[in-house]
Amino acid sequence: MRNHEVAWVFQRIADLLEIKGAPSYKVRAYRRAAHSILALPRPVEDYHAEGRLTEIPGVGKALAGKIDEILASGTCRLLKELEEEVPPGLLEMLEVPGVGAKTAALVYRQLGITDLDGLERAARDHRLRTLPGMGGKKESNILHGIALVRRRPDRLPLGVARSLAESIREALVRSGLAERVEIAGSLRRWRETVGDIDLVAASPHPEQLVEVFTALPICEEVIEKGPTRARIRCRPVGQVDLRVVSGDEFPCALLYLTGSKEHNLRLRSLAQRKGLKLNEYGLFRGGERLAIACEADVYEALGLQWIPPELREDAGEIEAALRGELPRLIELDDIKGDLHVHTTWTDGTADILEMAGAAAELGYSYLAICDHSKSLTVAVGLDEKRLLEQKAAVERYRKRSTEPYLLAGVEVDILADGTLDLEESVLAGLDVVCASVHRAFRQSREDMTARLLRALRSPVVRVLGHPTGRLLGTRESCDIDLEAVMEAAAAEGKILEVNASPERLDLNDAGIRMAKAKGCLLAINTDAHGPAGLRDMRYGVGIARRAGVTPDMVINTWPLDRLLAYLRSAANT
DNA sequence: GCCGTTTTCGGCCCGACTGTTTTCAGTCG
Ligand SMILES: Nc1nc2c(ncn2[C@H]2C[C@H](O)[C@@H](COP(=O)(O)OP(=O)(O)OP(=O)(O)O)O2)c(=O)[nH]1
Ligand SMILES: [Mg+2]
Ligand SMILES: [Mg+2]
Ligand SMILES: [Zn+2]
Repeated sequence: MRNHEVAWVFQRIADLLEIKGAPSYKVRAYRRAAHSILALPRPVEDYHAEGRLTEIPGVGKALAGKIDEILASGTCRLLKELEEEVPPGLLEMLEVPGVGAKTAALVYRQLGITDLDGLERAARDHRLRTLPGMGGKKESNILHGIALVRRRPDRLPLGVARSLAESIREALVRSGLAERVEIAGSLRRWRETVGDIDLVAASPHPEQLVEVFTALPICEEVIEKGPTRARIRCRPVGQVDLRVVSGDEFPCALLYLTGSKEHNLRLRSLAQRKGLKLNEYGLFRGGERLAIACEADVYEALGLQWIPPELREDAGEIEAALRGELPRLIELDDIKGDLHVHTTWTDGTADILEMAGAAAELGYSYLAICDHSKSLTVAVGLDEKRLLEQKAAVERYRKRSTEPYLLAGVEVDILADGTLDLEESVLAGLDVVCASVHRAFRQSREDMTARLLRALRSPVVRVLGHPTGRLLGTRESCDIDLEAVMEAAAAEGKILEVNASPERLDLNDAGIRMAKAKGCLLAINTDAHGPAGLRDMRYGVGIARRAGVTPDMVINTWPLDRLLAYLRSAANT
């Protein structure tokens, strides 16, 4: 799959063209094509082979030719020419907040500066302020910006961003100045990482609310502040945008700030074509403001079904909504149980009884106890004897209490050679066996793929736990031929886990999309190590929704009898 | 450079904030 490669070339061409001063529509054409290619459900090579490149939105004859060139040679002539003309070092300057294509071009043409270091020296030496439209403030802002870029402020993981966003939301609500405050942006779209936190508020006193916002104790720096919008940097991490509008304007402001940018663009051009104007204040025909009470009213006026935020990426959802063919996405309420939790038998913080109680509070009808196996010594994993004891304990609980139904399971380690950490004869007696990799992550693609395939071939294994092994921001995904693993899983009726723990989110949205295309079944599990962890389910559901997952594909939306029947029958084949 | 349920040519989303400027360009959301 070379979609990233092709998109990267187009993105780079767009940036270089922009610095060169090419017409903005041309620049946008390359950006649009790059986005479309990233959003493709299949490899761009397939479209190429089928002669269907121009079916990709934003790809016409010229860009199809360039894709052909890139696939053949890894690059294209236009890119090479641009790199001769425009020093590629200028591109790193675009990372600096407040520095765009015009500034990069200016410092290059007038001062001969070709990279970030050169820009920094020029700012230090006060040479920037000699340029037209530049002054002392911009000079120091650029120095500040360069220092920030050098610190490499990463995108925040979803879980960290959620709790930060909630706490700021609470503070704004407590001020009493806001009628409503909602989380928008990529966080509302449940992206696994977010560049910033976007909040939108309805208030009769926008300026006062902005004051409260910028005076929050968590605020380290006010980046920008106006009458309706402010942006702050938080300690220790994170940037937060707040947009304030009136109550009437709120639905359109929420729609605007939820994005994505590309989705907004599509909505606004649809509106245009209908003789309407859509902005963050409302939907207008001529000077007249149409009555809009909620987001759905806007979509309806544009001839669309309401589109769930998780799908708003301009990745085909507009076309589906036009045809009225949006999927009925899975919801938290569809989840009937959790099939992967730990207890004090290994490294959990709560015993079986407490976890069952917590599951009951969530209204679950089943819960699978899946503790670690013996080779995971840091977690005091269970050996065969202890596992049998735990199974007996689970069965004792089941006699006493009917809801939730407890499944006796295990999260058995997949050893380096793909064999399992526990005797198959013992595993065979369990209700559900989840197999996961916890060590030897750095194997070659070949070895790792063979390892997972071997584990999946074991008749006792039902679920592949956190399939790629990635930890958000900490550990890269293992090198795996996921397609091969998924094909095997689909063929043998094995289930792929969507691990909902916010540090994992594994499979992620792209992985789930692939699994869906291969026809795999999924289980969305929290991997909870205590009662609070069970609430992470929402993260997994959010990621699954981004991939367009419907309830039937997820086995823990099934009623207990169907689930047990499936686990038993599959185990016997 | 792409594209069309008004168009195969003439459009291409729309607005806030900052710094620099006496009226707006650049950048960003
Ligand atoms: N109409 C329009 N809306 C935009 C544009 N840029 C951004 N927005 C809207 C949609 C975005 O989701 C929203 C918030 O902007 P952000 O830069 O924070 O992006 P977003 O939250 O989607 O992703 P992030 O994870 O923060 O990088 O503002 C634009 O150029 N036009
Ligand atoms: Mg954002
Ligand atoms: Mg933002
Ligand atoms: Zn695990």
